[in-house]
Amino acid sequence: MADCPDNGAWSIGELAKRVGSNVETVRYYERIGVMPPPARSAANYRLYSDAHLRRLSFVMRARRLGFSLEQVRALLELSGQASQPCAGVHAIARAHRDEIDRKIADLTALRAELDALLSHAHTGAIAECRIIEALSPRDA
Amino acid sequence: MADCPDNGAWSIGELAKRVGSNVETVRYYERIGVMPPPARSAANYRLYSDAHLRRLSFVMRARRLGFSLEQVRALLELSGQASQPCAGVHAIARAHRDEIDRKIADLTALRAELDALLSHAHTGAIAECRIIEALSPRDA
DNA sequence: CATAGGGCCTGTAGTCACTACAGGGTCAAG
DNA sequence: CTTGACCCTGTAGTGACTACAGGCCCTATG
Repeated sequence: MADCPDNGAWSIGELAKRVGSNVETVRYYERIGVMPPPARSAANYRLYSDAHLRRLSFVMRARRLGFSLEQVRALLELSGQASQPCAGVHAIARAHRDEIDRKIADLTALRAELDALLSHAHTGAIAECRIIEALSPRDA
Repeated sequence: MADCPDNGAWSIGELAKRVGSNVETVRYYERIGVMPPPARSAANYRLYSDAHLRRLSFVMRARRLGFSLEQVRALLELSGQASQPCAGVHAIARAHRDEIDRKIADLTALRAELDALLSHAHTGAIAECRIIEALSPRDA
């Protein structure tokens, strides 16, 4: 931070490349208020500062960890209140982890069902296909 | 099937309740061509037959197993060709299982990262919060 | 017989997190 | 001077629904 005072003035393309997003996403984040509108050049190009870079970087990391944009918004809000206790941040992260756990459990159960279906040979005709049978109503 | 000749005439609400979907979803499936348009009563109400019931039931089962509507469409197509070999059905199911495997792997990795974040105590202020730190850019 | 409630109809818009244009303006290199 | 890469706004599309708005129909009760 010492060697990067708030003096940058990157174009949207440079910014996007630096954080590994793409240009449309950055504009989208501005439109929905996740990113603040930057300064503009004489030709109406967006000019981003270090503060924008930091914020977008934060957003991208959180997104890669699977936080929803709603959660990201909350984390951004909380991260600005440096003197508040960080229990709220933990609560968001815990809720997210619990949801991931639920998804993993669901997918694991689905996988088991699919595996059972797939364990049968697949040499026959559709009329005897176990998968189609399994998907069809029991009494039809 | 012996005791259910194609004689039903259910309303959309009854149909939805029987298969555990809801009314809007059934209409949506008709709009996108996953369900064929049913007969209509004098008052223009949809009247569903046993064939509709069987088809919707098939769709719902496949959806609950996580097949996309595109995959469901393909399965329906294949399931109508009783004399064709069922290798295509297996291919769809295998592709779906492989995708589930990839999702489980991704989520498991995410979970581990979140767990690492959450393993720190959460008694401090935001300024020292490990989660915010971890999300923030390294050099800021 | 009137009316109140539920269910049904069409059509449109909203969700989430982008992505993909269309139709233009700007800028730097050759 | 032209070419091509970049940028702008605004809109529409994705998947799989869900949620109305504004209206019609049917049944049951007072």
